[in-house]
Amino acid sequence: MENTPTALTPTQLQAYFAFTEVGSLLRHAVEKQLRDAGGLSYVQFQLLARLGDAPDGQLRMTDLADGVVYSRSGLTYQAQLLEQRGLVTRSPSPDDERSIVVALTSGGRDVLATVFPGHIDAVHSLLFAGISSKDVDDLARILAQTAAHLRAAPPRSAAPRSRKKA
Amino acid sequence: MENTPTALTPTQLQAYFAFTEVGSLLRHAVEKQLRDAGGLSYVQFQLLARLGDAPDGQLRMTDLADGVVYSRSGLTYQAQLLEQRGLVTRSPSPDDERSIVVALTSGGRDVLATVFPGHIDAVHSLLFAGISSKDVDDLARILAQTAAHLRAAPPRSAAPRSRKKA
DNA sequence: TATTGTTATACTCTATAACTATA
DNA sequence: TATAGTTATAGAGTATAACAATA
Repeated sequence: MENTPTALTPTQLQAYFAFTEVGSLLRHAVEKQLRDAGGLSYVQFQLLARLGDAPDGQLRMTDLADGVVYSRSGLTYQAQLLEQRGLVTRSPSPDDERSIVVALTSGGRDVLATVFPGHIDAVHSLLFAGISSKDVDDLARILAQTAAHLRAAPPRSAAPRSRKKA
Repeated sequence: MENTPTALTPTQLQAYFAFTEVGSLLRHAVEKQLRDAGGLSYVQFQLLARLGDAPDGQLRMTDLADGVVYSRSGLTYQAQLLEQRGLVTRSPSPDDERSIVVALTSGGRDVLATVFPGHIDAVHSLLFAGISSKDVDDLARILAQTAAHLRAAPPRSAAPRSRKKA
């Protein structure tokens, strides 16, 4: 603790402020687009998108939650909403009877498809329209590195719920 | 609308995902630190920090809200909480009797001072510890540019509440 | 005993609309 | 009429803890 710096450089401050400002505006705009286009909250979109990327369009609850939601009950709540709208199904896993498998329905895929173009447009116009492709490269590289760093070194006292029993 | 791209390049996708991942983890960690260290929500911290930066430690409600909160009532709510804790005062403006001036109290400055070191540490360790100082420079430059772009071109249909009557 | 998921509950936060008062 | 701010209210979301069932 003694050797962590107690100040940020002016450049770091600038980067931090710009990061939060861009993040806030982007998040707000994207949430509006998702709500208007598909009646989805950001979290719901993330869950559907995650299922869309999964091999068979399905994941266990626990795996689905990972990184999107920070409490089990929060996922149950959102999964219920998605199920009520017919965008996903929940069924017991044959492998492990404790588990629930969440699967994207065709209706879920439809909503995802409806929402995607506007989502992409928003991200493009807000995040990328103002910078060169070289800058996009740099941004991708730097942020990917930062993300990797974060995954490797979880915030102290974060009490990871169940980390690979390592 | 016809000339907006309907897809992002792989690099753009990578940058976008990394951006949201870093933003989410950073936000979550910072919120926890602020809550633990000073009992502040992120919004409350932003409001206090904004007042701390203001010339006399005071701002009108409307100016204070700008960029932090997206509804007037949301600010009233938060300002009430801060006032109840004695961190700010609210008093009618002498200039314009419609306005309320929000001022940071010494107690408010204390809380800010209490919370700041841990906040800086968190930002440093999460956002900057993993990348070179050259990368910090690039990040600052690129994101500042993006932020400027966003301010200049507000998202269509954003219905800016009252924009400089231009 | 550890893990998966749900439920009950309480709380925080946000937004909309109606309202008051001043410019 | 437009602006500054408040209030009432309703809704969405989240977290904690207690719980049941399976491994």
